[in-house]
Amino acid sequence: MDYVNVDKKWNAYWENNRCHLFNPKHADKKYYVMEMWPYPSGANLHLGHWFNFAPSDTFARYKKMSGYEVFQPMGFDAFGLPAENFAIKTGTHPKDNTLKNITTMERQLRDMGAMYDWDHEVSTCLPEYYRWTQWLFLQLYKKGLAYQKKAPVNWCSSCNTVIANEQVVDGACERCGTPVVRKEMTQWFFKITDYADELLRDLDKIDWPEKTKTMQRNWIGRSEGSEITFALEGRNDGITVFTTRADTLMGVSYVVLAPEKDIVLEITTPECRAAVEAYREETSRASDIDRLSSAREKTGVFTGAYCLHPVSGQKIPVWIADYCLGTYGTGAVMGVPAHDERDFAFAHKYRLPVKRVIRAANGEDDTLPYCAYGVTTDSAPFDGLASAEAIATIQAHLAKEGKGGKKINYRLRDWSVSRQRYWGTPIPIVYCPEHGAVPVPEKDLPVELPYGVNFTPDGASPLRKCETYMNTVCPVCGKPARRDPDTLDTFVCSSWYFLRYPDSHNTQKAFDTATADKMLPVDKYIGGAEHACMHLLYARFITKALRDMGYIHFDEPFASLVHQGLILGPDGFKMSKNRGNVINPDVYVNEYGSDAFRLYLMFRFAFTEGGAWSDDGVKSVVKFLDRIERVVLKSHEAAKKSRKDAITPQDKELAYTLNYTVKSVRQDCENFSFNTAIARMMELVNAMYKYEADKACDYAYLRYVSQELVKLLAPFCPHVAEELHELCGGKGTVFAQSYPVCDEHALVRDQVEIAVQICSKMKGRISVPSDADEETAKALALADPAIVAAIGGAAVKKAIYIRGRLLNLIV
RNA sequence: GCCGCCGUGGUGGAAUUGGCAGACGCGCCGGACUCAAAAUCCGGUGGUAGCGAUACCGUGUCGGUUCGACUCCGACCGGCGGCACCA
Repeated sequence: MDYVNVDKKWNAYWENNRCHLFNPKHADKKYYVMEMWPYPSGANLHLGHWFNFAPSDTFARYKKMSGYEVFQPMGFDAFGLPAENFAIKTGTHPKDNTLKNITTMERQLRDMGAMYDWDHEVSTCLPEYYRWTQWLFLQLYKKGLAYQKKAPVNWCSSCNTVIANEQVVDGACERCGTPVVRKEMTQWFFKITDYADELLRDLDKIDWPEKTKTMQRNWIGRSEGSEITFALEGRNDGITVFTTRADTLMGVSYVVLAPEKDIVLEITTPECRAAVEAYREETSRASDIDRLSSAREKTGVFTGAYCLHPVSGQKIPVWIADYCLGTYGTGAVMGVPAHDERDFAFAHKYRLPVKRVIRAANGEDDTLPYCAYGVTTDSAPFDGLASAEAIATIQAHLAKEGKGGKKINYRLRDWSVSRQRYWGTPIPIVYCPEHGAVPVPEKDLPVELPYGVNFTPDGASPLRKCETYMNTVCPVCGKPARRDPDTLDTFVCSSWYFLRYPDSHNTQKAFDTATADKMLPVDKYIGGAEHACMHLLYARFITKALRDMGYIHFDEPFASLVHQGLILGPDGFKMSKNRGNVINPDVYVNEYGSDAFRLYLMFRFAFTEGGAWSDDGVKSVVKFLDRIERVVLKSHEAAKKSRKDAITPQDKELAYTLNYTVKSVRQDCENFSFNTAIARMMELVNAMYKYEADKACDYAYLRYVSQELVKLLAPFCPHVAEELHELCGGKGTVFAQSYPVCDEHALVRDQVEIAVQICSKMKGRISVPSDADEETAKALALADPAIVAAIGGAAVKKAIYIRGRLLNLIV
């Protein structure tokens, strides 16, 4: 078969007959399959795209043949830094490059032969899309979920922009590897922390890889503990700390504030005040990468102020140290050197007392379960006193006195969304000298991204230099005003695209509520695991926020999620241009056709594992397709030599194999175990050849099996299956056929082979009636000379019989 | 340091979830067809010993549970991923 031309022929057929479009009339049987959309940064589909999209398409086609009305859309995540950086480097415009890349990638995706519904295509960089991203921003703003604050942010000096916490990897920019620095800036944030608890809880409701859920759980970082207030001497306010170790309260020897924490400590001496100011100045310049290293030596200064221990009333010195983070908990912690490694290191350096907490003896203390003994020691005990009851007792005691209580904290921070870059969705906010930040009215959307902008980076937002863009009027008073010069993080664009797809041409709304409620959640979402704490978390947050505003009525965007593995270079390293180990899929597609190539990808690699690239055996799948073609066509032509007499054991055997294959392939498709599904089909083809070689071969039956095989194969090699379907006289597309269903009766055999063990050692196998009970099996085993010999005349004391599998005789 | 995942032939990977380890391929060896090669087809292929039926060993290492462990439990070794001064 000329696989390359067969590709073209059927791609054209599907296109002309509009085979892949979702039919809303059958929405009651909808199945929404979605792949993480590509980023059109390069001009070509790479191997990673193929490994994600081709097997996913096989899954979608399998679902379609199983009776679902499959909706499989495709689009482009088109805004973002790589396109802008490429444009800067080459002196071109990101819009021109991106649109060109989209055209090329779309054509390649069509050539792949995946059944995308191109009528629902979207691209984030088009005003018809980003208009609604801006709408989304305004809804969050109205709801108080988008807010501005001056805050320390992660600044990448190479990308010249702020990046989110999620985009900082090992203290460096996820994209370019430049160490991130702290910078105080006024930025827009989305209040994802409002949903911390629900985002955590609802993980239990969704069918996602456990690994991914764990990553999100850790990222959200729920921590149960206590807030405890240490009164400031001579005042009625105090310092509130957060701790998970309230049981060690009696061991506190100092209290620490984060340097950025603004607490007025009136009683500092001039020397102390100077020291504090110097320390604050010094630490504010330290970058996060320095500050967040656990190996870093702990530093701090004494403020000169004291607070009072909430139980003992003792005077406790107040320190400032940057090992205490201003962004977590209350920005203050209690120092218990005897029970915390970090506190011990600090106390050791500054010669602060180490007080070990032990269980109080009877009569020593009748209010609390623990009391402290002063111990001066160079090695901290760090013993685990913590018990839920002790903590509860202390919390109750503090609560009664109004000095604290139970508190839950989250590690999750609000999502910073402002980017000082050009190629993104403009932020629909106007600054009026009189009215401050004013949202652009929805009727004025989109705020269009101007084309003619000098986007060469110089540390400021490029749009700021575009006067025609910046100068506008205040929507409230009509007087001159300025636009927000920043653009939105591209993750905002991708946080809602699953809602746009089903309703992609709606010019009145971002999406229609009824349509969204009918089509969502996405039934199967397929993409890389690298987005676990970014896109996959943001999309969940946006879904919940839109639900609370009444725009949709479901809680989670992606009911079921699958990650494909990563295909590495032949050297076992991640593919990269620098390393020169990039494999171009086109070479294989042009030589063997897209079906053979996707089949190879699915057969060679476990879908969720991936692995190092190798083309060893790529020809074997071509051989497999050739074998299929030969047996299918031969059985079709020879079918007139039908035997038509009684059913032979050979027929039954082939029927068994066929049905076993059908059952396995269906299960394997559900589990994305495409490699084993293909192995089962290879077994079936081998069985067909064996059957054909036998003189009892009934070609009419073989033709039937061939037809079933073609259907079975269709999701895996759609073009070849169409061609075979047609060559065998089939009408229309093979995808209009139902996927084969297993006939359970064919799987019932009269006789089965079971293993026989003597004292758990394999000694042979015997054939028994498939419904044989233990006694029958035992009798048959004892009639077998080899088994009798192995027993050697000993008495059988016990037998373990697993029907259809094994008999274990204990002697 | 903490959390999670994974270690199976020469090789990619299977194993109905505690029941015949190595499915299906690749590679290799042998054979058929051929003047020859390619293609195709047939057979073999975990290791050790033996002509042989067969025996023993074998899923990172060492223990344990069980009639029975790649699978469950414990300790360790090696690899990967995530988090990392979050109190």
